[in-house]
Amino acid sequence: MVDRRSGVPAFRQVAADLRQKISTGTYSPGDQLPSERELTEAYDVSRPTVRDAINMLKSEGLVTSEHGRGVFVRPPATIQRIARARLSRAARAQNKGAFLADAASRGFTPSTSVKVRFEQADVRVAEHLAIEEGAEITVRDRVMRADGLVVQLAVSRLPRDFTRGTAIEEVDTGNGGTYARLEDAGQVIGRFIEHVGARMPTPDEASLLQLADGVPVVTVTRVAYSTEGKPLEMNDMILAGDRYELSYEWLAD
Amino acid sequence: MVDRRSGVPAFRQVAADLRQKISTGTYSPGDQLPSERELTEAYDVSRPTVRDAINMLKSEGLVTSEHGRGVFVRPPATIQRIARARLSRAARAQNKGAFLADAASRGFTPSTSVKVRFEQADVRVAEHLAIEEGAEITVRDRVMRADGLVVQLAVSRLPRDFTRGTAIEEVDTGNGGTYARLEDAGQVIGRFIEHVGARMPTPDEASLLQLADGVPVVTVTRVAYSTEGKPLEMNDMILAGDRYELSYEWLAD
DNA sequence: CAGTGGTCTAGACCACTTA
DNA sequence: AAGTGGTCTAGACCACTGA
Repeated sequence: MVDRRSGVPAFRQVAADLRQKISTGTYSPGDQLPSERELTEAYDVSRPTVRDAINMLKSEGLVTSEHGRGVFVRPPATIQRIARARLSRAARAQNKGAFLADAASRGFTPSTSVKVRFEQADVRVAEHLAIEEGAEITVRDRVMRADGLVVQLAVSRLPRDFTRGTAIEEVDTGNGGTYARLEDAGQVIGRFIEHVGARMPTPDEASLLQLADGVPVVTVTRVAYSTEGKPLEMNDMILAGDRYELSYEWLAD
Repeated sequence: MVDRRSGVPAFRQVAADLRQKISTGTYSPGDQLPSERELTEAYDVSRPTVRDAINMLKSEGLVTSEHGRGVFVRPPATIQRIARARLSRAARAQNKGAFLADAASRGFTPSTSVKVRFEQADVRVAEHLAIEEGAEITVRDRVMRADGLVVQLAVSRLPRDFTRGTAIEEVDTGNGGTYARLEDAGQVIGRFIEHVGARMPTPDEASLLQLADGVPVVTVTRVAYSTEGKPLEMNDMILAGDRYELSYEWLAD
């Protein structure tokens, strides 16, 4: 039951009570919560009020609802740790990029689809690639799947000057991928920088990545620099926040 | 107006229309949306339906509502880029840790409060620190503020074996901080690994960090290893997803 | 078929902001 | 005082799931 005189809104009291029951294990991961009608009686509030409470828990990522079935405590997803260390030249020579090899080694059947197009650089792109705003760029749009499920979105952009006449402007970049073709063309990669952030997905991203309510995306922008410090490529990646974790390692001195 | 026969729920149609008006600039960052009553008339739906639509936009982080004032398009926060490269011994020798120096250089008045306590390692901690579950650990709980506002939460954990008799068990660890004291005690740090993820905040975190609806937190778990590869410390950090971006750099080979 | 969540309405009253 | 969002009700009907 809710305390009417406390000043705390009823739906928050209900949410707090359910949240506490979840964290103390009264409801375990995978368990079904009482139905909305049952909660209505238990707390003596109207159904919209119960739904407000459940909505709150959904946007916190604590529960998911399934139409016709019930509301369930969201079990933690199995987290893939992605170590950022295997972009070395040696590893690249062997395959078509980190993703395919990685997925295969985990027992997934990986697949990717790629679209290539050409655009003009906007402010952000121009800044990362150290080119003029409006300069022509090559854009490679990638959707990565594991067992048919979309697990990662990636958009790679390069100044067109570096890609003209190379397989980078083709859908199939060939053995070793984009980075290998850059080096074929004499652009030797010396350094990577990744910028990592998080935000809520757009509705499009949420449906593509099949994200439940209350699951953010991790955004990674990787910029590849030549040995002289010239930006060669930027790659915007989007990952499901509940399924991926990025690991970075460096030496103390 | 909404299309009643389309099968798409009315509140989604309203949300989609408002979302589109935000992304195309009909409403710019900082602009006030029409009031809920006005939207009720414009789309010919009830107020709860309008509120459902606005709630959706709030949990996407697109708008914020202010009681008594209105609903506003959320302006992008200024993003602080944190480069993970300044944990070098040289830099540490000069100050009390990266945060204080960093904030000061940006013109903020930084402050931190620390609590020290002792606990037993749970599964996750035991795994990261390569110790037995239940082993005694020293926990340093830190709240970091810039101009009085909480900007970061950090919980540092070390096997108690490494901290007994050192200033790490005191609130003030002295010049150079925890890492310097570890090295005083003969534990030389050789390597760092950071694990980065994202999730929605708990209500506690949201109020501490003053997060708006629809803003995730970035979680960083940094583990410091000795030169022999022994885990010395793990540090769980929580940052506001709309204000921070982490940058990592490494060489191609 | 019964039970579940999903959508929607037409109100009511409250709390807060601004003028 | 007027206008805003915040809370809450008591229904109704729909869509989906599973026995």
